[in-house]
Amino acid sequence: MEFAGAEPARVFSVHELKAHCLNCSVRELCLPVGLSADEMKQVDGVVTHRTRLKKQQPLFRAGEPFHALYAIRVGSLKATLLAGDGREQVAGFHLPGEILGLDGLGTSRHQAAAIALEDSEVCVLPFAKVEGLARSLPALQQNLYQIMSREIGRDQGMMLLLGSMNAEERLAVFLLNLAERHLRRAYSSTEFVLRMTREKIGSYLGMKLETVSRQFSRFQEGGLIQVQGRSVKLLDPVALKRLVRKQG
Amino acid sequence: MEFAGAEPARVFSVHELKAHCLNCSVRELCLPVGLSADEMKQVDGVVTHRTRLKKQQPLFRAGEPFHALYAIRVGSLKATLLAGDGREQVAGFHLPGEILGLDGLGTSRHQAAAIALEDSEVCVLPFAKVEGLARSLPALQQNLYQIMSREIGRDQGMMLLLGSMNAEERLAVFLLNLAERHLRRAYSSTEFVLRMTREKIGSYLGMKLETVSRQFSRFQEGGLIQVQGRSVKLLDPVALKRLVRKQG
DNA sequence: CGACTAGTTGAGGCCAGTCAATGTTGGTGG
DNA sequence: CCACCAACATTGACTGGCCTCAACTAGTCG
Repeated sequence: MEFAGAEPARVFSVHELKAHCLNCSVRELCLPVGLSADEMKQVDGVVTHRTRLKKQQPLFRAGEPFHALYAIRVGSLKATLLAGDGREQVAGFHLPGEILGLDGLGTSRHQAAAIALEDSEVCVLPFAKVEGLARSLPALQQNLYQIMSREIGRDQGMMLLLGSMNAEERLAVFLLNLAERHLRRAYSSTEFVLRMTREKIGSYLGMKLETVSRQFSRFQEGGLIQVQGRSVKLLDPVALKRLVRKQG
Repeated sequence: MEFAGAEPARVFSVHELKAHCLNCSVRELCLPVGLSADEMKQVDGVVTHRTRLKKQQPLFRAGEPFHALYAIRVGSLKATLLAGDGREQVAGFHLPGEILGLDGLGTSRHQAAAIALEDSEVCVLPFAKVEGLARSLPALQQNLYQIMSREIGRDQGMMLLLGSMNAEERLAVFLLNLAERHLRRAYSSTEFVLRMTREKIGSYLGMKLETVSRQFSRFQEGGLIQVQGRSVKLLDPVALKRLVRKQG
């Protein structure tokens, strides 16, 4: 356990944070499809509170009862699965505007844990409320379906990566994927700081940390990227894409 | 393309098949949670028609527009993803009572293709109708969420397998998973016939067909299973489970 | 400053991939 | 019904990519 002695996350009321969906900077990411201002206001009412997490602090743990979805406002989190023998594998890294907790719905317990990679802020959406509102707001309903379906698509993409790509391709996909997601958040898509260690990247991509490190070095030698610890600059994204296309 | 010259699947009206959800043998699998007889009748109305597929025939292909979910009544299908270079990877094998097509919802196009492994029969549930009915039937709504969430859980389990297990463990998981699913269908859980080739198993598990074959042989030598082509008998499921637990 | 965590790089081994030969099965047409 | 063919499966020998183990460096925090 990385954060065994964690105190419970401090909770802020909505008013305290003065943050609402209407003026949230990531609103079109977490609920992308057409909601009117009035509908947005109703969705706002579903957000009972927000939570601040310190680096390494868990939002929820595997096995805990599911009762809410979580939208990331600020920061980033990793989702980790527990393997049979107790070791953990990273199932995903999540950026602002992304929704966490979907995996718990089916079994009513979270399968994965969610842990903050840096100090973060998360909106809590009690699922009972979301469900209720969705029944009267078809647009929200569709958003929900889409979010879940996209998660399925994303996971299947990972299965493809883990099942048929070599180390070089995996890291290229990882970097390009991060770049794309940064782009949609109006961050720089060519220059960014990794929020996770080589080990976590490896865990996510199904390889060892040494292999990740070597691959970074190789990309740098080839002039594809520039790495300095966790700072990455993509020098030739097109070439990276070619690496992936060649052999899928 | 495995079935390039496929004619379109022949379509039967509901009356023609005399099959209804109420007396369907797999009903409690595809819609597990409490629906009353009356509600079931309404769900029945959503099933506009059923489709028969010959072995190798596609139910839908990757890239096709999404407009329906599919419930398998009889037979089995595989879901396949197309990699960058055109090769395909199996994303899943599906048995009677399981729902297909969820991946298409998010992008409104199917990401995976679904192809019959044997002659099969499938219920077609136009999503617009499902969606409409779900709005007035909370139980159906919850079923939908659960089905999608379970698919996410399943995919994450695959990520774990592909990311951190060796060949031996992968095949053991595969066999145990099949056994469990057969059990819930009141089939024999210790003796069954594989509906797919070694190559497809390998594609699904992220290994080559030779490795699958060798692993089968090794399990047999060890007295864990008995294999004869596609007929498999689990002689020592407990030992198989131990193989998986040891190293996750 | 020392202890610790994170990252890089090298040497060597092993598991699964590759290539190849051979055996088996199942479907088709005579 | 059988012969034939193609697809599927098994097994062996060899190879190679990633893992393992290990040494070393850099940065961080008390």
